[in-house]
Amino acid sequence: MIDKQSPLPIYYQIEKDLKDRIERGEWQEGHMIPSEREYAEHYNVSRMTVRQAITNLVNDGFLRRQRGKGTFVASKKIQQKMVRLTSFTEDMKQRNMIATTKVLSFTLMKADSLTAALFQMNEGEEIAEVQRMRLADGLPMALETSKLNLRLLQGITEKVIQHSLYDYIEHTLNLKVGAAVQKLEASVARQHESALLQITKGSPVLLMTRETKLKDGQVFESVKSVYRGDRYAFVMEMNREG
Amino acid sequence: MIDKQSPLPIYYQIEKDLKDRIERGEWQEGHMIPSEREYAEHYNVSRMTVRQAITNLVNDGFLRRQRGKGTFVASKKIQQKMVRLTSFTEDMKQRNMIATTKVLSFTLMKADSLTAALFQMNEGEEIAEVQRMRLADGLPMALETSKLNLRLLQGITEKVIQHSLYDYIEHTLNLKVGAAVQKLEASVARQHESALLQITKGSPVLLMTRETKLKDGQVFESVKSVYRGDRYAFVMEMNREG
DNA sequence: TATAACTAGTTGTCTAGACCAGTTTATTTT
DNA sequence: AAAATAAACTGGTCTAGACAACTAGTTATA
Repeated sequence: MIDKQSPLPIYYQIEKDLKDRIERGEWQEGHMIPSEREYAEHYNVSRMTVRQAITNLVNDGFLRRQRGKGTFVASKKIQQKMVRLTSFTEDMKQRNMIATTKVLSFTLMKADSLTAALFQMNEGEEIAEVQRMRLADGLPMALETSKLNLRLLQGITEKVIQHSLYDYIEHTLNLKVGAAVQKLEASVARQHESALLQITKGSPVLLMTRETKLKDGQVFESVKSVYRGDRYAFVMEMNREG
Repeated sequence: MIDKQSPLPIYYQIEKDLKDRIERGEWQEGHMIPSEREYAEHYNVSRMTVRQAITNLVNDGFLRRQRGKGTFVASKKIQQKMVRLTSFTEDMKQRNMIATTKVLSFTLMKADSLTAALFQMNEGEEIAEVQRMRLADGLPMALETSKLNLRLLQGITEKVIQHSLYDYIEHTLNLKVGAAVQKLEASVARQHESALLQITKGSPVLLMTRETKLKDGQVFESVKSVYRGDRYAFVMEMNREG
């Protein structure tokens, strides 16, 4: 389960292992997970390393610690009370659908004035544009065009995009993803969109644009997505006086 | 500065010390703070303890780490604005538009099975249905149909609806509005909708459905709205991992 | 019987190192 | 002068312990 030779840090592997068990439902809400010592002994790693993994999950709201008692799976309600910023893959997973992505293009280009302003760079500076087709259970769901801030996301390649951009940002570049401003509106499919999404021209589509920032406020991506109106609805849970 | 005899943990004292310096402006945005080793030696504590303090501040968005370079004061903390649950009136006010509402109908009717299940009442029990036209700056913006739970909202009349439902709930009935689950999807205007919204049949519209609960979890209203796709976009700000 | 003490478990804090992986600067070599 | 190398820094990960603080159950005591 834990591979000490892996380039992935041990704490990260443990974190993933625990998260998986929670998300698979192996451990339900309120279940007490193995103690830090137990876990450390079992996998023959230091307790501090196990602690690092658990601390991250506590910060993410998956676990809850109680001194003297143990560490427990947190209640789902608390996690879902706020609108979380999720990737397409996470989003589909919640809907019990298998998400796949086809990278249609990866282009290096010069920033237009709007994008430059958003990314706080000079017009004409190099950015990356990625076009992706998002599929759920193998069916076309959305067409996504992302502009990436190469000042912040150094070393981005098509390979990285095909794996997971967010993993790369948070784990390889060690940047913290922060807030995002998202806009949803209704429209109708244009010619080339309808062809790719396999719908007829003029069918309803959901246009989503999102600007995602790092914890420090810098915008690192600007995404425009076209979702099939017949297959996708955006569900959120909100609080009054958050 | 650091008191090892204090009942307050050392990492907590360090955390406070660093935070104070940032908040007092002693260290400006982008300023590189002392390295972990430097700090540890200076206060004669372990590097891991200093790290714990810094890690917390990084998670809180005060600091930003860069491997090989150093730890820096992050740019001003972005306001962690949660998605607030807002009424149409509040919503329009944010957009600097004047919101008006025309009540088209107010009907007492029997709950169908779906609504009864949602409101946790018996099928055929009495509920209210309100149809409203929402206008912004005098132009039709949305068509809204609300079902109200009369078990919870006693004394609801057309007069109340014309004033403010939320005021009545929170101030007259003294109930606390809690979370809501909202769904957004794209569609096209049907015949009667297009007529009322003054758009052509088949124009893109944004369908919103919302179920609003009290703090105790009981659902008190179920709303279906049809927004003009050319005039309305839904904007939200979200956070990743709370 | 009630209470106090003990015990074995948990997480919380902390140490004094180690090595790895990037970045920058100084030095040496070409 | 330019390029390659080395050294000196940074944060990232990890170890193998230690003791404190707290919880829950058991045992001994008043």
